[in-house]
Amino acid sequence: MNGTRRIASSLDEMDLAILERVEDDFDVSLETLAEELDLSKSAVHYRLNKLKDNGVIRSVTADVDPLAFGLEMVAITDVSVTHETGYSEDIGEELIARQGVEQVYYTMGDVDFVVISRVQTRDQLNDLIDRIVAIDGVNETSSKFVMQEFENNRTIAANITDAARESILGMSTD
Amino acid sequence: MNGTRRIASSLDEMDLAILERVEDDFDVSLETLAEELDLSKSAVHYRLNKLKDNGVIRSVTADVDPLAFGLEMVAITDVSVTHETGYSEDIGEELIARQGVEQVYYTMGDVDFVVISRVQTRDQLNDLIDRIVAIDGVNETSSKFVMQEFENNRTIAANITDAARESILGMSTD
DNA sequence: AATGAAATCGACCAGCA
DNA sequence: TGCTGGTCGATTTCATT
Repeated sequence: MNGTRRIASSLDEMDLAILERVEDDFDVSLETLAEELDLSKSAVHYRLNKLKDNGVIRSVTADVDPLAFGLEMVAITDVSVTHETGYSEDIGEELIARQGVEQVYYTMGDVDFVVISRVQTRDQLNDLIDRIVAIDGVNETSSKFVMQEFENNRTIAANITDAARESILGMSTD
Repeated sequence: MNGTRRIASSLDEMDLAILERVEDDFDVSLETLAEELDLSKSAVHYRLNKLKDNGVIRSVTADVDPLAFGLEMVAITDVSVTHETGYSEDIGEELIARQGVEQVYYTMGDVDFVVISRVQTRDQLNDLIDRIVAIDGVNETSSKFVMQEFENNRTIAANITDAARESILGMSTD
C-alpha cells in the first residue's frame, strides 16, 4: 500500500528505454530499436507485447494537430457546482462528454472542476460555456484564455522525477 | 485570415473517419480499417501517408499509463511571475522542462501560468514546487490537488464541435 | 526471456481513372 | 489527385533454447 502499488510488474531499464523511445514516436522500426538497444528484433517485439499486455502501454494512437482543424483557441474554465458531494462523478462525466472539452479535473478547493477545452472561435467557446452551464448542478463558471501552450508530448516515461524512477526500478516482480 | 487558416488541405469525411479511428487506436490493421470504411487497403494507406505528410497526424505514439509508474498524484499549480512581459516564453520553457510537469499554459488573467504535473507522492510534489519557485522570475504559486481525472484520450477528431466540423468539411483545397 | 525461421501484414511503386 | 494491384521488406508468430 505504498505509492507504487499499481505498478503492473517489474520494469527494468531496458523497458524504460523502450518506453521513452516509443512513447514519443511509435513509427520507429523494430530494427532501429533493436540496434539502439543492442537487442534482437524479436526481443524488442516480445517486450513491447508484454508492456501492452501489462497495461503499461494503454494504446498506440495517432497524435492529431489541433491547428490542422483550426482549433486555435484553448480555454481553462473553473466550474463550481451546487451540491458538493455525491454528484461530482456524474457532473465530471457530463463535462467531459461536451464537444470541445479535452480534459476535466475534479479538485479540492474553492473551485470544483477545472475544464480545459479547445475550439475554433470565440463564438464556439461561448456556446460551449452555455452547454456547460446547462448541466444540472453546475453553479458558476469562470474562464481564462490560453495565450501559449508548452507541451511535453505526454512522454511520461521520460518525464518522471528521479525519485520516481528509483522507486520503479526498485520494484520486484509480483 | 479566418479561424481555419492553418488547415493543411481539404479533409473529407473519409479522412475524418480514418482520424477518428486511428487517433483512438493505431494498432488496428489496414485490412480492418479498409473493411470498415469500404476502401482498399492501399487507399487507406495512401490517405494515412497524406495525413502524416500534411502534418495533420503529427506522430504515432504509445500511450503510457501513469498509474503503471505509480504516478497517482496530479496537481494544478497557478504560477504568477514578477516581470509580466518579455520573459513569459522563457519561463514557460523552464516550467515545462521540470521533471514531473506535463502541461503548461500561459494565460491572460491574474495568474500567469497554469501548470499541470503528475508525481508519485506528496514529497515529490513539494520538491517539484520548490524547483518551480527556484525559476528566475517566478513570484508566487498556489496548488490544488486533483481528486479525479476525466479524460478523453485526446481524440480531437471525434471531439470537435459540430460547428468546427462544418467549417472543416467546407474548406476547399489550397 | 530471448532467438531464428516461417507465415502474415504493411510499405512502396508503376500505372490507371 | 485518388486509387488499384502486385512486389518487396518488415513485423508477427512459434518452436526451440
